[in-house]
Amino acid sequence: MSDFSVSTLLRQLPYFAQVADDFINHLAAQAVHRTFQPDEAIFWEGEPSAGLCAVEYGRIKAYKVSPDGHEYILRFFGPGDSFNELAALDGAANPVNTMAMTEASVWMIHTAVFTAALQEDHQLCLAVLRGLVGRVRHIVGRMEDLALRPVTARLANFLLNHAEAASADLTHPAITRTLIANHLATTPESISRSLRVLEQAGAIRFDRQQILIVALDILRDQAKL
Amino acid sequence: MSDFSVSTLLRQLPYFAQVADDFINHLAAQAVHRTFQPDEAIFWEGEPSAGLCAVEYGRIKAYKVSPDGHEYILRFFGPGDSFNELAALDGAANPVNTMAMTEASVWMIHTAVFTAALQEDHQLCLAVLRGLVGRVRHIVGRMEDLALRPVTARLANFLLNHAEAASADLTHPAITRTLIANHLATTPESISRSLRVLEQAGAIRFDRQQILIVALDILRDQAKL
DNA sequence: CCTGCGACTTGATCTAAATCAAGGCACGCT
DNA sequence: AGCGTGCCTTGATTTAGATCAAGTCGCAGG
Repeated sequence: MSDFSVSTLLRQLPYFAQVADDFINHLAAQAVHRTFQPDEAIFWEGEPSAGLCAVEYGRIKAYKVSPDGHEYILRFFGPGDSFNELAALDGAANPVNTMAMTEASVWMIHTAVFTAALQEDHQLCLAVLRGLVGRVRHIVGRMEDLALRPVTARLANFLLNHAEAASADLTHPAITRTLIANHLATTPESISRSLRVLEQAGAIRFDRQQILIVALDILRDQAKL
Repeated sequence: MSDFSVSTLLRQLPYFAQVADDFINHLAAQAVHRTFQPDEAIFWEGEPSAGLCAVEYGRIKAYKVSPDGHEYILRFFGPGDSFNELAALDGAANPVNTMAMTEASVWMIHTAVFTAALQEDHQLCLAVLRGLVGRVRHIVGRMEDLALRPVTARLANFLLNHAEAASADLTHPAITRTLIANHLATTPESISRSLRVLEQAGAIRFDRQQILIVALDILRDQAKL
Protein backbone atom coordinates (compact mmCIF):
# COMPACT_ATOMS: atom_id res chain seq x y z
CA MET A 1 0.00 0.00 0.00
CA SER A 2 2.57 2.54 1.23
CA ASP A 3 1.89 5.95 -0.30
CA PHE A 4 -0.43 4.70 -3.05
CA SER A 5 -3.42 6.94 -3.58
CA VAL A 6 -6.78 5.78 -4.94
CA SER A 7 -7.45 9.32 -6.12
CA THR A 8 -4.43 9.15 -8.36
CA LEU A 9 -5.58 5.83 -9.78
CA LEU A 10 -9.05 7.15 -10.51
CA ARG A 11 -7.61 10.31 -12.03
CA GLN A 12 -5.76 8.16 -14.55
CA LEU A 13 -8.99 6.64 -15.83
CA PRO A 14 -10.14 8.47 -18.96
CA TYR A 15 -13.58 8.88 -17.42
CA PHE A 16 -12.36 10.99 -14.56
CA ALA A 17 -9.78 13.09 -16.36
CA GLN A 18 -12.01 16.19 -16.38
CA VAL A 19 -13.65 15.73 -13.03
CA ALA A 20 -13.01 18.13 -10.13
CA ASP A 21 -10.57 17.07 -7.39
CA ASP A 22 -13.15 17.12 -4.61
CA PHE A 23 -15.34 14.83 -6.58
CA ILE A 24 -12.51 12.39 -7.21
CA ASN A 25 -11.64 12.38 -3.54
CA HIS A 26 -15.26 11.84 -2.66
CA LEU A 27 -15.39 8.78 -4.92
CA ALA A 28 -12.01 7.54 -3.78
CA ALA A 29 -13.14 7.67 -0.16
CA GLN A 30 -15.95 5.27 -0.98
CA ALA A 31 -13.87 2.86 -3.04
CA VAL A 32 -13.44 -0.65 -1.68
CA HIS A 33 -10.12 -2.37 -1.98
CA ARG A 34 -9.53 -6.07 -2.66
CA THR A 35 -6.56 -8.19 -3.71
CA PHE A 36 -6.69 -11.45 -5.60
CA GLN A 37 -4.50 -14.48 -6.05
CA PRO A 38 -3.67 -15.90 -9.48
CA ASP A 39 -6.69 -17.75 -10.91
CA GLU A 40 -8.98 -16.31 -8.26
CA ALA A 41 -12.41 -15.20 -9.49
CA ILE A 42 -13.17 -11.50 -9.03
CA PHE A 43 -16.87 -11.80 -9.75
CA TRP A 44 -19.23 -13.98 -11.74
CA GLU A 45 -21.55 -13.28 -14.60
CA GLY A 46 -25.14 -12.99 -13.46
CA GLU A 47 -24.32 -11.88 -9.92
CA PRO A 48 -25.56 -8.49 -8.71
CA SER A 49 -23.42 -5.62 -9.99
CA ALA A 50 -19.93 -5.57 -8.49
CA GLY A 51 -19.70 -1.88 -9.35
CA LEU A 52 -17.02 -0.06 -11.29
CA CYS A 53 -13.60 -1.68 -10.93
CA ALA A 54 -10.20 -0.08 -11.40
CA VAL A 55 -6.98 -2.08 -11.63
CA GLU A 56 -4.08 -0.93 -9.49
CA TYR A 57 -1.80 -3.78 -10.52
CA GLY A 58 -2.05 -7.28 -11.96
CA ARG A 59 -3.58 -8.81 -15.08
CA ILE A 60 -7.23 -9.70 -15.32
CA LYS A 61 -9.42 -11.40 -17.91
CA ALA A 62 -13.12 -10.98 -18.67
CA TYR A 63 -14.58 -14.16 -20.13
CA LYS A 64 -17.58 -16.33 -20.92
CA VAL A 65 -17.82 -20.10 -20.67
CA SER A 66 -19.97 -22.26 -22.93
CA PRO A 67 -21.99 -25.20 -21.61
CA ASP A 68 -19.33 -27.59 -22.94
CA GLY A 69 -16.57 -25.81 -21.07
CA HIS A 70 -15.02 -23.67 -23.80
CA GLU A 71 -13.75 -20.30 -22.68
CA TYR A 72 -14.01 -17.11 -24.67
CA ILE A 73 -12.01 -14.16 -23.37
CA LEU A 74 -13.60 -10.85 -24.32
CA ARG A 75 -10.94 -8.58 -22.92
CA PHE A 76 -7.76 -8.32 -20.86
CA PHE A 77 -7.18 -5.66 -18.23
CA GLY A 78 -4.02 -4.26 -16.73
CA PRO A 79 -2.94 -1.44 -14.40
CA GLY A 80 -4.89 1.76 -15.05
CA ASP A 81 -7.77 -0.01 -16.78
CA SER A 82 -11.32 -0.01 -15.51
CA PHE A 83 -13.96 -2.66 -16.07
CA ASN A 84 -17.55 -3.67 -15.38
CA GLU A 85 -18.82 -0.28 -16.52
CA LEU A 86 -21.98 -1.89 -17.87
CA ALA A 87 -23.22 -3.22 -14.54
CA ALA A 88 -22.00 -0.09 -12.78
CA LEU A 89 -24.10 2.00 -15.16
CA ASP A 90 -27.38 0.13 -15.27
CA GLY A 91 -27.21 -1.67 -11.95
CA ALA A 92 -28.14 -4.99 -13.57
CA ALA A 93 -26.12 -8.18 -13.25
CA ASN A 94 -22.44 -8.45 -14.15
CA PRO A 95 -22.31 -9.22 -17.88
CA VAL A 96 -19.24 -11.50 -17.75
CA ASN A 97 -16.98 -13.48 -15.46
CA THR A 98 -13.70 -11.91 -14.40
CA MET A 99 -10.62 -13.59 -12.99
CA ALA A 100 -7.19 -12.48 -11.84
CA MET A 101 -4.52 -14.09 -14.03
CA THR A 102 -1.72 -12.85 -11.76
CA GLU A 103 -1.79 -11.45 -8.26
CA ALA A 104 -3.93 -8.35 -8.58
CA SER A 105 -5.17 -5.32 -6.68
CA VAL A 106 -8.54 -3.83 -7.56
CA TRP A 107 -10.53 -0.86 -6.29
CA MET A 108 -14.30 -1.04 -6.57
CA ILE A 109 -16.83 1.78 -6.57
CA HIS A 110 -20.36 0.75 -5.68
CA THR A 111 -22.96 1.05 -8.37
CA ALA A 112 -25.06 3.49 -6.36
CA VAL A 113 -22.10 5.78 -5.76
CA PHE A 114 -21.15 5.78 -9.40
CA THR A 115 -24.64 6.37 -10.77
CA ALA A 116 -25.14 9.17 -8.26
CA ALA A 117 -21.95 10.77 -9.52
CA LEU A 118 -23.25 10.52 -13.08
CA GLN A 119 -26.47 12.22 -12.13
CA GLU A 120 -24.54 15.11 -10.70
CA ASP A 121 -21.66 15.61 -13.07
CA HIS A 122 -22.44 16.30 -16.68
CA GLN A 123 -18.79 16.22 -17.71
CA LEU A 124 -18.38 12.78 -16.19
CA CYS A 125 -21.45 11.66 -18.08
CA LEU A 126 -20.01 12.89 -21.37
CA ALA A 127 -16.66 11.26 -20.65
CA VAL A 128 -18.27 7.92 -19.89
CA LEU A 129 -20.28 8.25 -23.07
CA ARG A 130 -17.11 8.89 -25.07
CA GLY A 131 -15.46 5.89 -23.47
CA LEU A 132 -18.40 3.65 -24.24
CA VAL A 133 -18.52 4.79 -27.86
CA GLY A 134 -14.87 3.83 -28.24
CA ARG A 135 -15.61 0.47 -26.68
CA VAL A 136 -18.46 -0.24 -29.06
CA ARG A 137 -16.35 0.72 -32.06
CA HIS A 138 -13.70 -1.69 -30.88
CA ILE A 139 -16.21 -4.46 -30.27
CA VAL A 140 -17.72 -3.99 -33.71
CA GLY A 141 -14.27 -4.62 -35.13
CA ARG A 142 -13.96 -7.81 -33.11
CA MET A 143 -17.37 -9.00 -34.31
CA GLU A 144 -16.34 -8.38 -37.88
CA ASP A 145 -13.25 -10.47 -37.16
CA LEU A 146 -15.23 -13.37 -35.75
CA ALA A 147 -17.85 -13.28 -38.46
CA LEU A 148 -15.74 -12.72 -41.54
CA ARG A 149 -12.09 -13.56 -40.98
CA PRO A 150 -10.08 -16.79 -40.67
CA VAL A 151 -7.86 -17.46 -37.68
CA THR A 152 -4.63 -16.16 -39.22
CA ALA A 153 -6.22 -12.80 -40.04
CA ARG A 154 -7.66 -12.54 -36.53
CA LEU A 155 -4.26 -13.25 -35.06
CA ALA A 156 -2.56 -10.69 -37.31
CA ASN A 157 -5.15 -8.18 -36.21
CA PHE A 158 -4.55 -9.02 -32.57
CA LEU A 159 -0.81 -8.54 -32.96
CA LEU A 160 -1.38 -5.19 -34.66
CA ASN A 161 -3.66 -3.95 -31.89
CA HIS A 162 -1.13 -4.88 -29.26
CA ALA A 163 1.87 -3.60 -31.13
CA GLU A 164 1.08 -0.08 -29.96
CA ALA A 165 -1.22 -0.62 -26.99
CA ALA A 166 1.15 -1.26 -24.11
CA SER A 167 -1.94 -2.08 -22.09
CA ALA A 168 -1.45 -5.79 -22.65
CA ASP A 169 1.98 -6.22 -24.14
CA LEU A 170 2.82 -9.54 -25.71
CA THR A 171 6.17 -9.71 -24.03
CA HIS A 172 6.95 -12.00 -21.14
CA PRO A 173 3.92 -11.79 -18.92
CA ALA A 174 1.01 -14.13 -18.44
CA ILE A 175 -0.08 -13.75 -22.07
CA THR A 176 0.28 -17.41 -23.01
CA ARG A 177 -0.77 -18.86 -26.36
CA THR A 178 -3.69 -20.63 -24.78
CA LEU A 179 -4.91 -17.24 -23.58
CA ILE A 180 -4.58 -15.75 -27.05
CA ALA A 181 -6.45 -18.75 -28.42
CA ASN A 182 -9.32 -18.27 -26.02
CA HIS A 183 -9.38 -14.57 -26.85
CA LEU A 184 -9.60 -15.24 -30.60
CA ALA A 185 -12.14 -18.03 -30.22
CA THR A 186 -9.81 -20.73 -31.44
CA THR A 187 -7.34 -23.31 -30.07
CA PRO A 188 -3.69 -23.16 -28.98
CA GLU A 189 -2.81 -25.52 -31.84
CA SER A 190 -4.34 -23.17 -34.40
CA ILE A 191 -2.50 -20.22 -32.88
CA SER A 192 0.73 -22.14 -33.15
CA ARG A 193 0.16 -22.94 -36.81
CA SER A 194 -0.98 -19.43 -37.61
CA LEU A 195 2.09 -17.95 -35.96
CA ARG A 196 4.15 -20.17 -38.22
CA VAL A 197 2.24 -18.86 -41.24
CA LEU A 198 2.90 -15.27 -40.21
CA GLU A 199 6.57 -16.06 -39.66
CA GLN A 200 6.78 -17.69 -43.09
CA ALA A 201 5.17 -14.59 -44.58
CA GLY A 202 7.91 -12.49 -42.98
CA ALA A 203 5.58 -10.55 -40.72
CA ILE A 204 7.02 -11.72 -37.40
CA ARG A 205 10.07 -13.45 -35.94
CA PHE A 206 10.70 -15.51 -32.83
CA ASP A 207 13.43 -14.55 -30.44
CA ARG A 208 13.60 -17.12 -27.69
CA GLN A 209 9.86 -17.55 -27.03
CA GLN A 210 9.27 -13.90 -27.87
CA ILE A 211 7.07 -12.75 -30.70
CA LEU A 212 8.75 -9.89 -32.53
CA ILE A 213 6.90 -7.89 -35.14
CA VAL A 214 9.16 -7.48 -38.15
CA ALA A 215 6.95 -5.96 -40.83
CA LEU A 216 3.83 -4.04 -39.90
CA ASP A 217 2.77 -3.78 -43.54
CA ILE A 218 2.88 -7.53 -44.12
CA LEU A 219 0.96 -8.01 -40.88
CA ARG A 220 -1.65 -5.51 -41.99
CA ASP A 221 -1.94 -7.36 -45.26
CA GLN A 222 -2.47 -10.67 -43.45
CA ALA A 223 -5.12 -9.04 -41.27
CA LYS A 224 -7.14 -8.31 -44.44
CA LEU A 225 -8.22 -4.91 -43.23
CA MET B 1 -45.71 13.42 -46.12
CA SER B 2 -49.18 14.64 -45.15
CA ASP B 3 -49.51 15.29 -41.41
CA PHE B 4 -46.44 13.31 -40.39
CA SER B 5 -44.42 15.05 -37.71
CA VAL B 6 -40.70 14.59 -37.19
CA SER B 7 -41.11 15.67 -33.59
CA THR B 8 -43.41 12.73 -32.96
CA LEU B 9 -40.89 10.36 -34.53
CA LEU B 10 -38.06 11.69 -32.39
CA ARG B 11 -40.23 11.58 -29.30
CA GLN B 12 -40.68 7.84 -29.85
CA LEU B 13 -36.94 7.23 -29.69
CA PRO B 14 -35.96 6.10 -26.19
CA TYR B 15 -33.25 8.76 -26.12
CA PHE B 16 -35.66 11.61 -26.38
CA ALA B 17 -38.43 10.35 -24.15
CA GLN B 18 -37.49 12.67 -21.28
CA VAL B 19 -36.46 15.68 -23.31
CA ALA B 20 -38.44 18.92 -23.25
CA ASP B 21 -40.80 19.68 -26.15
CA ASP B 22 -38.98 22.82 -27.26
CA PHE B 23 -35.78 20.89 -27.47
CA ILE B 24 -37.37 18.16 -29.57
CA ASN B 25 -38.86 20.73 -31.89
CA HIS B 26 -35.51 22.44 -32.18
CA LEU B 27 -33.87 19.17 -33.21
CA ALA B 28 -36.75 18.26 -35.50
CA ALA B 29 -36.42 21.56 -37.30
CA GLN B 30 -32.85 20.71 -38.20
CA ALA B 31 -33.51 17.13 -39.27
CA VAL B 32 -32.90 16.30 -42.90
CA HIS B 33 -35.27 13.99 -44.70
CA ARG B 34 -34.36 11.39 -47.32
CA THR B 35 -36.11 8.46 -48.94
CA PHE B 36 -34.46 5.38 -50.38
CA GLN B 37 -35.32 2.72 -52.91
CA PRO B 38 -34.93 -1.00 -52.16
CA ASP B 39 -31.24 -1.97 -52.24
CA GLU B 40 -30.14 1.65 -52.20
CA ALA B 41 -27.18 2.46 -49.96
CA ILE B 42 -27.91 4.96 -47.18
CA PHE B 43 -24.26 5.56 -46.29
CA TRP B 44 -20.95 3.74 -46.40
CA GLU B 45 -18.57 2.66 -43.72
CA GLY B 46 -15.59 4.99 -43.48
CA GLU B 47 -17.39 8.03 -44.84
CA PRO B 48 -17.69 11.14 -42.64
CA SER B 49 -20.43 10.81 -40.06
CA ALA B 50 -23.92 10.77 -41.55
CA GLY B 51 -25.29 11.86 -38.18
CA LEU B 52 -28.04 10.30 -36.12
CA CYS B 53 -30.65 8.55 -38.24
CA ALA B 54 -34.26 7.77 -37.35
CA VAL B 55 -36.44 5.43 -39.42
CA GLU B 56 -39.90 6.67 -40.30
CA TYR B 57 -40.78 3.61 -42.38
CA GLY B 58 -39.05 0.81 -44.25
CA ARG B 59 -36.53 -1.89 -43.33
CA ILE B 60 -32.82 -1.23 -43.18
CA LYS B 61 -29.73 -3.33 -42.59
CA ALA B 62 -26.35 -2.40 -41.11
CA TYR B 63 -23.60 -4.63 -42.49
CA LYS B 64 -19.94 -5.27 -43.15
CA VAL B 65 -18.42 -6.88 -46.23
CA SER B 66 -15.26 -8.98 -46.21
CA PRO B 67 -12.61 -8.70 -48.94
CA ASP B 68 -13.93 -11.89 -50.52
CA GLY B 69 -17.44 -10.52 -50.73
CA HIS B 70 -19.12 -12.13 -47.75
CA GLU B 71 -21.70 -10.02 -45.98
CA TYR B 72 -22.22 -9.87 -42.24
CA ILE B 73 -25.35 -8.10 -41.06
CA LEU B 74 -24.91 -6.61 -37.61
CA ARG B 75 -28.42 -5.32 -37.15
CA PHE B 76 -31.79 -4.69 -38.75
CA PHE B 77 -33.77 -1.50 -38.31
CA GLY B 78 -37.44 -0.73 -38.68
CA PRO B 79 -39.86 2.13 -38.03
CA GLY B 80 -39.10 3.92 -34.78
CA ASP B 81 -35.51 2.70 -34.60
CA SER B 82 -32.50 4.98 -34.67
CA PHE B 83 -29.03 4.14 -35.93
CA ASN B 84 -25.52 5.45 -36.45
CA GLU B 85 -25.35 6.72 -32.88
CA LEU B 86 -21.63 5.97 -32.75
CA ALA B 87 -20.64 8.35 -35.52
CA ALA B 88 -23.20 10.90 -34.31
CA LEU B 89 -21.60 10.82 -30.87
CA ASP B 90 -17.90 10.98 -31.65
CA GLY B 91 -18.03 12.61 -35.06
CA ALA B 92 -15.68 10.00 -36.54
CA ALA B 93 -16.45 7.92 -39.63
CA ASN B 94 -19.55 5.76 -40.00
CA PRO B 95 -18.71 2.39 -38.46
CA VAL B 96 -20.72 0.25 -40.90
CA ASN B 97 -22.52 0.25 -44.24
CA THR B 98 -26.27 0.71 -44.25
CA MET B 99 -28.73 -0.13 -46.97
CA ALA B 100 -32.49 0.11 -47.42
CA MET B 101 -33.96 -3.36 -47.91
CA THR B 102 -37.37 -1.97 -48.80
CA GLU B 103 -38.48 1.52 -49.73
CA ALA B 104 -37.55 3.60 -46.70
CA SER B 105 -37.86 7.05 -45.20
CA VAL B 106 -35.14 8.33 -42.88
CA TRP B 107 -34.62 11.53 -40.91
CA MET B 108 -31.06 12.56 -40.17
CA ILE B 109 -29.76 14.88 -37.48
CA HIS B 110 -26.33 16.34 -38.14
CA THR B 111 -23.55 15.28 -35.83
CA ALA B 112 -22.87 18.83 -34.70
CA VAL B 113 -26.52 19.41 -33.81
CA PHE B 114 -26.71 16.21 -31.84
CA THR B 115 -23.48 16.67 -29.91
CA ALA B 116 -24.48 20.24 -29.10
CA ALA B 117 -27.74 18.90 -27.70
CA LEU B 118 -25.81 16.44 -25.57
CA GLN B 119 -23.63 19.20 -24.18
CA GLU B 120 -26.70 21.10 -23.11
CA ASP B 121 -29.07 18.46 -21.86
CA HIS B 122 -27.93 16.24 -19.03
CA GLN B 123 -31.06 14.10 -19.18
CA LEU B 124 -30.49 13.42 -22.85
CA CYS B 125 -26.93 12.45 -22.04
CA LEU B 126 -28.07 9.97 -19.42
CA ALA B 127 -30.70 8.53 -21.74
CA VAL B 128 -28.17 8.01 -24.53
CA LEU B 129 -25.85 6.39 -22.03
CA ARG B 130 -28.61 4.01 -20.93
CA GLY B 131 -29.36 3.17 -24.53
CA LEU B 132 -25.72 2.48 -25.29
CA VAL B 133 -25.35 0.25 -22.25
CA GLY B 134 -28.27 -1.82 -23.46
CA ARG B 135 -26.69 -2.03 -26.89
CA VAL B 136 -23.38 -3.24 -25.52
CA ARG B 137 -25.10 -5.88 -23.40
CA HIS B 138 -26.89 -7.11 -26.48
CA ILE B 139 -23.71 -7.11 -28.56
CA VAL B 140 -21.85 -9.05 -25.89
CA GLY B 141 -24.52 -11.72 -26.20
CA ARG B 142 -24.03 -11.83 -29.95
CA MET B 143 -20.26 -12.16 -29.55
CA GLU B 144 -20.76 -15.03 -27.16
CA ASP B 145 -22.96 -16.61 -29.80
CA LEU B 146 -20.39 -16.26 -32.54
CA ALA B 147 -17.51 -17.41 -30.38
CA LEU B 148 -19.07 -20.31 -28.53
CA ARG B 149 -22.20 -21.59 -30.21
CA PRO B 150 -22.94 -23.68 -33.30
CA VAL B 151 -25.29 -22.49 -36.01
CA THR B 152 -28.41 -24.20 -34.69
CA ALA B 153 -28.02 -22.59 -31.28
CA ARG B 154 -27.45 -19.18 -32.87
CA LEU B 155 -30.58 -19.62 -34.93
CA ALA B 156 -32.64 -20.69 -31.92
CA ASN B 157 -31.37 -17.64 -30.11
CA PHE B 158 -32.31 -15.43 -33.03
CA LEU B 159 -35.82 -16.83 -33.14
CA LEU B 160 -36.18 -16.28 -29.39
CA ASN B 161 -35.08 -12.67 -29.62
CA HIS B 162 -37.54 -11.98 -32.36
CA ALA B 163 -40.40 -13.89 -30.81
CA GLU B 164 -41.16 -10.93 -28.57
CA ALA B 165 -39.41 -8.03 -30.32
CA ALA B 166 -41.89 -6.95 -32.93
CA SER B 167 -39.14 -4.66 -34.20
CA ALA B 168 -38.16 -7.12 -36.90
CA ASP B 169 -40.83 -9.77 -37.03
CA LEU B 170 -40.12 -12.96 -38.89
CA THR B 171 -43.46 -12.91 -40.60
CA HIS B 172 -43.90 -12.04 -44.24
CA PRO B 173 -41.59 -9.15 -44.81
CA ALA B 174 -38.20 -8.89 -46.40
CA ILE B 175 -36.65 -11.17 -43.77
CA THR B 176 -35.49 -13.86 -46.18
CA ARG B 177 -33.37 -16.87 -45.15
CA THR B 178 -30.36 -15.44 -46.91
CA LEU B 179 -30.71 -12.36 -44.72
CA ILE B 180 -30.88 -14.47 -41.56
CA ALA B 181 -27.84 -16.38 -42.75
CA ASN B 182 -25.83 -13.19 -43.24
CA HIS B 183 -26.96 -11.98 -39.84
CA LEU B 184 -25.82 -15.18 -38.12
CA ALA B 185 -22.56 -15.38 -40.05
CA THR B 186 -23.49 -18.54 -41.91
CA THR B 187 -25.09 -19.63 -45.21
CA PRO B 188 -28.68 -20.04 -46.43
CA GLU B 189 -28.06 -23.79 -46.76
CA SER B 190 -27.05 -24.06 -43.12
CA ILE B 191 -30.08 -22.06 -42.04
CA SER B 192 -32.28 -24.40 -43.99
CA ARG B 193 -30.78 -27.46 -42.35
CA SER B 194 -30.86 -25.92 -38.89
CA LEU B 195 -34.50 -24.99 -39.29
CA ARG B 196 -35.17 -28.62 -40.08
CA VAL B 197 -33.33 -29.66 -36.91
CA LEU B 198 -35.42 -27.27 -34.84
CA GLU B 199 -38.59 -28.57 -36.48
CA GLN B 200 -37.55 -32.16 -35.74
CA ALA B 201 -36.92 -31.16 -32.15
CA GLY B 202 -40.47 -29.87 -31.96
CA ALA B 203 -39.48 -26.24 -31.34
CA ILE B 204 -40.99 -24.77 -34.50
CA ARG B 205 -43.42 -25.61 -37.30
CA PHE B 206 -43.84 -24.44 -40.86
CA ASP B 207 -47.12 -23.07 -42.03
CA ARG B 208 -46.88 -22.29 -45.72
CA GLN B 209 -43.44 -20.63 -45.74
CA GLN B 210 -44.05 -19.23 -42.28
CA ILE B 211 -41.92 -20.06 -39.28
CA LEU B 212 -44.15 -20.65 -36.26
CA ILE B 213 -42.70 -21.02 -32.80
CA VAL B 214 -44.35 -23.99 -31.13
CA ALA B 215 -42.37 -24.52 -27.93
CA LEU B 216 -40.39 -21.69 -26.38
CA ASP B 217 -38.83 -24.03 -23.82
CA ILE B 218 -37.46 -26.42 -26.44
CA LEU B 219 -36.16 -23.43 -28.37
CA ARG B 220 -34.46 -22.10 -25.26
CA ASP B 221 -32.91 -25.47 -24.73
CA GLN B 222 -31.56 -25.53 -28.29
CA ALA B 223 -30.14 -22.06 -27.80
CA LYS B 224 -27.98 -23.44 -24.98
CA LEU B 225 -28.46 -20.39 -22.82
C1' DC C 1 -52.46 -22.09 -68.50
C1' DC C 2 -47.71 -21.88 -69.47
C1' DT C 3 -43.32 -19.96 -68.45
C1' DG C 4 -39.57 -18.17 -66.01
C1' DC C 5 -37.46 -16.31 -62.17
C1' DG C 6 -36.06 -16.18 -57.43
C1' DA C 7 -35.78 -18.19 -53.20
C1' DC C 8 -35.64 -22.48 -50.75
C1' DT C 9 -34.34 -27.42 -50.13
C1' DT C 10 -31.57 -31.34 -50.46
C1' DG C 11 -27.67 -34.11 -51.45
C1' DA C 12 -22.62 -34.63 -52.53
C1' DT C 13 -18.24 -32.93 -51.88
C1' DC C 14 -14.58 -30.06 -49.86
C1' DT C 15 -12.06 -27.51 -46.40
C1' DA C 16 -10.71 -24.83 -42.34
C1' DA C 17 -10.20 -25.66 -38.07
C1' DA C 18 -11.04 -28.68 -33.86
C1' DT C 19 -9.73 -32.62 -31.69
C1' DC C 20 -6.69 -36.28 -30.56
C1' DA C 21 -2.10 -37.85 -29.69
C1' DA C 22 2.85 -37.76 -29.17
C1' DG C 23 6.98 -35.56 -28.35
C1' DG C 24 10.05 -31.66 -27.21
C1' DC C 25 11.68 -27.66 -24.68
C1' DA C 26 12.35 -24.64 -20.86
C1' DC C 27 12.16 -23.52 -16.38
C1' DG C 28 11.68 -24.39 -11.28
C1' DC C 29 12.64 -27.52 -7.57
C1' DT C 30 15.02 -30.70 -4.76
C1' DA D 1 22.73 -32.20 -12.22
C1' DG D 2 18.41 -34.80 -12.60
C1' DC D 3 13.51 -34.54 -13.00
C1' DG D 4 8.89 -32.99 -13.21
C1' DT D 5 5.35 -30.16 -14.84
C1' DG D 6 3.46 -26.97 -18.06
C1' DC D 7 3.34 -25.13 -22.32
C1' DC D 8 4.24 -25.36 -26.90
C1' DT D 9 4.83 -27.72 -31.44
C1' DT D 10 3.87 -30.96 -34.88
C1' DG D 11 1.45 -34.60 -37.17
C1' DA D 12 -2.84 -37.55 -37.96
C1' DT D 13 -7.63 -37.72 -37.85
C1' DT D 14 -12.33 -35.97 -37.48
C1' DT D 15 -16.01 -32.84 -37.97
C1' DA D 16 -19.01 -28.73 -38.54
C1' DG D 17 -20.10 -26.13 -41.79
C1' DA D 18 -19.09 -24.01 -46.56
C1' DT D 19 -19.29 -24.70 -51.19
C1' DC D 20 -20.99 -26.78 -55.30
C1' DA D 21 -24.73 -28.60 -57.90
C1' DA D 22 -29.26 -30.13 -58.98
C1' DG D 23 -33.82 -30.04 -58.31
C1' DT D 24 -38.44 -28.12 -56.31
C1' DC D 25 -41.84 -24.89 -55.10
C1' DG D 26 -44.52 -20.78 -55.40
C1' DC D 27 -45.60 -16.85 -57.52
C1' DA D 28 -45.98 -12.99 -61.26
C1' DG D 29 -46.70 -11.83 -65.88
C1' DG D 30 -47.94 -12.86 -70.43
